[in-house]
Amino acid sequence: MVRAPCCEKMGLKKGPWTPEEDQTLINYINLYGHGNWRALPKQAGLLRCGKSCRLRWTNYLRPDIKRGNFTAEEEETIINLHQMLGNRWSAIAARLPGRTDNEIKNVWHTHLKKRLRQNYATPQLRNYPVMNEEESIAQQPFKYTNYGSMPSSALAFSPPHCSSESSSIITAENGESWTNNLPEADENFWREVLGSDQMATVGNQQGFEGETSERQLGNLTNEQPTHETTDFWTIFFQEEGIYLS
DNA sequence: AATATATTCAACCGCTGGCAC
DNA sequence: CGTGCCAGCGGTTGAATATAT
Repeated sequence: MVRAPCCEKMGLKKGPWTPEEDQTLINYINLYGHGNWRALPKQAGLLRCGKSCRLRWTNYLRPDIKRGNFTAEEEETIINLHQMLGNRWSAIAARLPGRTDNEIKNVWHTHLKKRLRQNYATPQLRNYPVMNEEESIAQQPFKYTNYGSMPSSALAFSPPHCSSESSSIITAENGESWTNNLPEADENFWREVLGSDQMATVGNQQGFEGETSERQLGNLTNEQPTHETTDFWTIFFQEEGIYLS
């Protein structure tokens, strides 16, 4: 498949946006909206590629963006959602009004990951799977970084013994199990967070088909399951109406 | 005050999936 | 069904800024 050339091949500008460019983009979108990002810069008179315009708008210029530091509640929400969803920043951002996926990603990498690593030094906090990327992946029977690829409603549960200790997560601030603070994970929640594609996969009575589903199964079956985890997933799949051949 | 080092975050890059043809 | 285009996503980069020495 041939990829359409982007900025660099078209003599378009890159790098930081000037206030004038910002204003031009804002004015154009306020007047005409952003139906076609690719066509937008040309129509608006900007020497930028559509991708750059979209990024600037969604991450910075959008009027509903909340600026400033993250609150403790927001940080806790990010931690909780990351535990469930992995690096699915857009899904996490969907639960934090006014925050962008890029911003959340930055906060995660600069503040939260570090904080969790420090918390890990405290014995009762060691259940949280972030020690460092490699360790946590290696030690997780269910790789937390792949939670986003798991069948979505599986994410509403902690496997009963996904490891001997990892089903109970404690936050640094209050010592409570973080699961107590989560929004109720009903079907609408997961449909919203994960998008209809994965919901469709889980709800698909035909079983697992296609690359995504193979990956999902791979993530689950490549592990060396304990009886407990096997039982858990057997029950889970049965309850979801998913039949493995 | 000058320099080195660490941190932050806006922006870019490349990939993927959806859709139209 | 295959191809091409597009929007969106997550990973990464690098300039600007802050902090330490």
